[in-house]
Amino acid sequence: MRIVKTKSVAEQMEVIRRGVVQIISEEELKSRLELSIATQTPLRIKAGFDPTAPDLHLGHTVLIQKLRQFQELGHHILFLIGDFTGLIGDPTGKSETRKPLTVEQVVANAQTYKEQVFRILDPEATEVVFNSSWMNPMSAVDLIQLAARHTVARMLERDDFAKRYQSGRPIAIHEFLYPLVQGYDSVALRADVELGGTDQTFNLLVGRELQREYGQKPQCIVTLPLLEGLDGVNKMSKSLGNTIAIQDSPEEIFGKTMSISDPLMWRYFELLSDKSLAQVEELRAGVLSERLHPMAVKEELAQELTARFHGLEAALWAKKDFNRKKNKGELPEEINEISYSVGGESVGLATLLKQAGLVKSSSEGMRLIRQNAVHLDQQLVQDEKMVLVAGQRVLLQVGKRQFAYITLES
RNA sequence: GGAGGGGUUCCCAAGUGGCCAAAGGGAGCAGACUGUAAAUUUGCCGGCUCAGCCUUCGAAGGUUCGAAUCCUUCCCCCUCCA
Repeated sequence: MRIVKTKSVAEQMEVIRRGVVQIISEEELKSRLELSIATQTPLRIKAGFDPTAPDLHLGHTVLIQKLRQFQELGHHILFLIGDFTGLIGDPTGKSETRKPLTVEQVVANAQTYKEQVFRILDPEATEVVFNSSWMNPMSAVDLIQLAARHTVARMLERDDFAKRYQSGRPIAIHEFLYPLVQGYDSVALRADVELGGTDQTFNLLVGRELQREYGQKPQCIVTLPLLEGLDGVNKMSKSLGNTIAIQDSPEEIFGKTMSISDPLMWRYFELLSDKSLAQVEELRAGVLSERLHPMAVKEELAQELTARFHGLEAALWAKKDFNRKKNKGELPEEINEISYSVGGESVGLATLLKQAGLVKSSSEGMRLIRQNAVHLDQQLVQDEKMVLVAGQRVLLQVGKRQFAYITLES
């Protein structure tokens, strides 16, 4: 609240505007900010998160960093865990009915959220709320009354629903409830502003409608771009396995960042870096004019991102480690130690690779050996039926990046 | 309620009795090339005690020497009509 005083509406808007896709509407937001300053009341900023996937990744951080900015401006953050909506599952078209989570799971996931999210947000100024706390007490009658506030036609305006309806794919009735409940959350929380990815625009708008229906001033909406995953095509998502997770190790964050394509790197700079847009432009110009090597620029990005979650020291270390691995033959500084009890006198190498978790199946192990991808004690393995005897410690390498020391016990 | 279409290996999608572990594309993985990038190119891409064997084509039964393919029942999805 102290900080609210220090920043003018214009200054706040400048911070808020950066990197966002859309604000609905700027005018409304400005007048709210004015009121907030005048009354010394922080705005209530809502953002919702799914309770099922507590592995936060950089895609989430685009949103979370925006929350932090609001927080730094002195506003009140409502970090909503959608444990009730989680039972529905946001309609993505993949529409798999979610298995309901137990209360214990939700609590555990919430805990994991906190651990991750408070690397960015200030815990003191963040209120964590669960939508089950107002949804569970609702009766069927209440729910029907809520549902009566919206129409099917309006629901079908949602892009995803419209497409599915057009192309003849199923839409379950309960999927309609998701936007409805998310919207009602805004009513329950009396949100002034709600943040979300651009894919959430429809749901966020429903919140406005419902607030109006319930006699509240409709919330302002701030949408943020969706970050592309490592593949550079799809949005970053755990189920696609193209993420850099907050909880990834420094080496992983660094290495994964280095693996993105050059064009994608600029996108990451834009959405994730703390560098000013001018600075980013300068780097881009440098690369274009071949004054700067793209890899060196990418290393800067990788270092910044790694440092954000692990500190500068770890980032520098990860960088060193990365370059060591890059130079062929050199081993990473830290290699997993695994011990495996053979159970007999010997094991097939392919089976061992599976047991060590380096490959998914021994068939895959066989294949990789055939494809010259497996090294044993730094020697290329060419015999796919190689057998190892108990009582030794070996270094296994699969592909370029996967290493493990394995102690074979009898 | 009526009529029709459909469910194939991660995704899309061929396949209508043996040559099918199942075409093609995508994704993914590996080799070469590179900057552990992209692009390109080659190979792999159900499992296993891997020149052999075992389990897959919505589910369960059945016909057949032999079934993803034929028959029966069941489950699920879609479209149109009401």
